[in-house]
Amino acid sequence: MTATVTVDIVAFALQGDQLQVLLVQRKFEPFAGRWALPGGFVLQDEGLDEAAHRELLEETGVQGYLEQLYSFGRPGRDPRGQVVTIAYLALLDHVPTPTADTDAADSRWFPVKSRPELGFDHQEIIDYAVERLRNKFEYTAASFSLLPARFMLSDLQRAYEAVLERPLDKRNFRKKMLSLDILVATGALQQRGISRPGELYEFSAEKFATLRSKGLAF
Amino acid sequence: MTATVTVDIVAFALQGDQLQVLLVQRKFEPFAGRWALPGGFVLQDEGLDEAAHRELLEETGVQGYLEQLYSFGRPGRDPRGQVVTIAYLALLDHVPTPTADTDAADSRWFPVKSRPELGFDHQEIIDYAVERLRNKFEYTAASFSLLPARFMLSDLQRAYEAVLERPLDKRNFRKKMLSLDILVATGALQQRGISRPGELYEFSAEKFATLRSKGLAF
DNA sequence: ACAAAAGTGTTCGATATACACCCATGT
DNA sequence: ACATGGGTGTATATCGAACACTTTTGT
Repeated sequence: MTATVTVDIVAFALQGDQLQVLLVQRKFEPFAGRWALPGGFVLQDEGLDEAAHRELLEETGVQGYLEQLYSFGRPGRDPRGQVVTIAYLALLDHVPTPTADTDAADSRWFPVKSRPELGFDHQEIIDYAVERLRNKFEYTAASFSLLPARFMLSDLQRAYEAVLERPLDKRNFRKKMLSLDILVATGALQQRGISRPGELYEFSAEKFATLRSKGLAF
Repeated sequence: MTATVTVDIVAFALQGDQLQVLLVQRKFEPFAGRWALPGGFVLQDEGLDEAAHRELLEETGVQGYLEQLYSFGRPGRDPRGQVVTIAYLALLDHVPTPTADTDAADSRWFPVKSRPELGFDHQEIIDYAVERLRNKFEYTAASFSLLPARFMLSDLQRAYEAVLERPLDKRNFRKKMLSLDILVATGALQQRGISRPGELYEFSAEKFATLRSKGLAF
């Protein structure tokens, strides 16, 4: 009748054209040596979101966008007994170097598409997180948390393409993004390799709040 | 480090033009005498969905559509200590008479719009459930679980209007529903009061599965 | 001159919205 | 005949999809 409650974090970040997920290699049983999601026990007098923030901070040293995903409690999912985990989705605007963790042998970012076999039911949790992220990208303006403060429109498009795993038409994409009226041109240019420099944009927090109130942004 | 885990059920059903929610009056402390969501502890070796189904069955005597909503674990949300609750959304196709429950003084259906003050953080949970239900109605074909097997198009429209709390245009509504291609006309007619009888429709399970695979139905 | 990525408009089909009258039945 | 709710079509606006060439820069 009393179960243990953990939080597990599915942290995503973009590296080049690939969506990456943060995994830790377990030092102890169960699943010692196996890769798994970062996470841990919810402490006494700690809220769920609070625990998730703490775990994310412990593993990466950074804060990021966090949202609760789903709770998993199938009997037998943890060999130690009845453990219910509250899974969280985290979005980071860069790929931080993972922090050394006392009960992890190692921790690394893996491309979502080529991740190792995981312990517990963590494959299922990541699949669920990827699906949620795709939905957020399809229906809302969720991309911002995965990008730095200033970015080119082509970066934004690459973010969408990495998440949706499908090419997008450049002209339609730009038209749509600009029509949402949440981007502001900074006037600054950035050059990437040997080609024409592109304009840097920022997200407008105010415009964004308007969208959010209409349910079109996270 | 070990918390207690409960499930709470937000069970909705339609009565006339009103969306109703099932509440129980608590017999014991905390919040004795107050209305609250039906729910209870997750048992040893019981999955979360399983616990939710059991609780729903215990309170209503019926099964229904169930989906996990969100987990709530704010410290202090339950005076007895660290209690994390996994909230579930239940949709029933009629308003069953609540089952007598040993630790409830009473249980009743209330219109969502005029419900009593609730114990714990259950107001918040219901608000969340209503929002989720609206989203499901806006973006998917979720209405079916709230209706009997056969219904008139006007019943379907009433269901949407009750949930969305906004009038819909009859012609556009019918056109859209029929174009989704998940309704089959039975040929049978039904009369409601003194007026022209209307045709009864059913949902097509096969067509429905197609929609579902495209993410357009639950 | 060429390679590489940035930038730019128009057409077409599909979908959502607005809107008003006739029909079948019971009293 | 009238009250009640069932049933029907068209015109317009909006949104997403398809599609190709020019510009700026570095080598």
